[in-house]
Amino acid sequence: VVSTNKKAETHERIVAGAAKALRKKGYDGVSVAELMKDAGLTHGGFYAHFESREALVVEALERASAESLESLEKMADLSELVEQYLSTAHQEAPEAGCALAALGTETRRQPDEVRAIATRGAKSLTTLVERHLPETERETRRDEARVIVSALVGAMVIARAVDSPELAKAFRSAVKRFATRR
Amino acid sequence: VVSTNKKAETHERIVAGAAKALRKKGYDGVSVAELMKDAGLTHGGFYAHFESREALVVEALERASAESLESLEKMADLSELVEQYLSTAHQEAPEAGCALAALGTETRRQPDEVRAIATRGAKSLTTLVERHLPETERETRRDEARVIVSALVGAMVIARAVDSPELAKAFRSAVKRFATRR
DNA sequence: TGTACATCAGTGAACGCGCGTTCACTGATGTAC
DNA sequence: TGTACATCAGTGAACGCGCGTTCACTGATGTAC
Repeated sequence: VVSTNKKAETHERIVAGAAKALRKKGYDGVSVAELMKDAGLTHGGFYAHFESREALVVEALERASAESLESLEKMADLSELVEQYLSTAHQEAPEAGCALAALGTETRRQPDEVRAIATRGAKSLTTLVERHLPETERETRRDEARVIVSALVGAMVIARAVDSPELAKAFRSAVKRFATRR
Repeated sequence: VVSTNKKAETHERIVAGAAKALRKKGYDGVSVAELMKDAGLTHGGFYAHFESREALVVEALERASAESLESLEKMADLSELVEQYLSTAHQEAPEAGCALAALGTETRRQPDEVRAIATRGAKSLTTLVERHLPETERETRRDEARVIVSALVGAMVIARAVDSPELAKAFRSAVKRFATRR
């Protein structure tokens, strides 16, 4: 029996790599062989750790979602959160950023378990933003938070899709001013 | 020589099918064989019409982008445009809707030519929204349009990603109220 | 402490499959006379 | 108007490739005595 620690460490390495690769290359963008190679292993050993590729995708998305939310949880106020979310660094490093902004449009075609994680992620991000909103909003705080979350996600999706850094920045800046205007 | 019309009609059938399939299944979601079958042909004939799969993707995205913008151009005012964009019908039929909201997060990984089309699409949608904005905005009209476009795209991406129709509707409704509040 | 055995994480060849692309062909249609 | 020929859109078998998954195996490590 190999030490439990060693197996857990390998498992962790695979999941961590997959959480990054998923956001960088999409749900269909990484092969089992590639993932195992990144973890320093050969592809055959994969099934000692996961029942199937899909099982890893579920675990990796959960990891990616938690990771990116954790870093936003630390923000002291809304403008700090918005600043980080709409930063050039976030735009350029989808593999370390918001799962929704990285995988949003592909999620619709994924199995239920994956969509459930995305749903929880969207709710958590909304709650996170809502906490920073003052009571005196025209709309309810939750709905206001939904508008801000939509604008944040939309701006990042557009910023990454277009081929002009200037246009990308224009979208991010406009939304930044809007979200921190209160 | 087969009549020029017949060839053009076939070409058109392939492009139209691809424009829909692309938005429904993603850039990597449709095979040449599937596309040709949908057009009532066998896969081998594909190269009588396109230099490569990628050439078709370019043509199909151009079509998809133009199509979805055309229908938004007809809208009489901002609230009509927003209403249509954030409708349940649009959410449920990505294959006939906004290319940015359907393919946004996958576009980053596509070749330059594809990203160029997405860039033009984002600009056009912004201009379309800007036209409906009054002069008396706190920000410039263009930046205000960018915020609205971001919120529209983001809300649709989130609405389609989550597995709860109620949550989807909550995002769409919140953004609808925001975008038509002026 | 030293030896024999059991376990199982990880190896790497092999599988069936669908992919984009190529190519020799066919047969309907347009053109020339 | 009728016949012979040229064109080329479309057919379908074949290619090399990477995919997810399976499986017989190996060898390092933990356990029993």
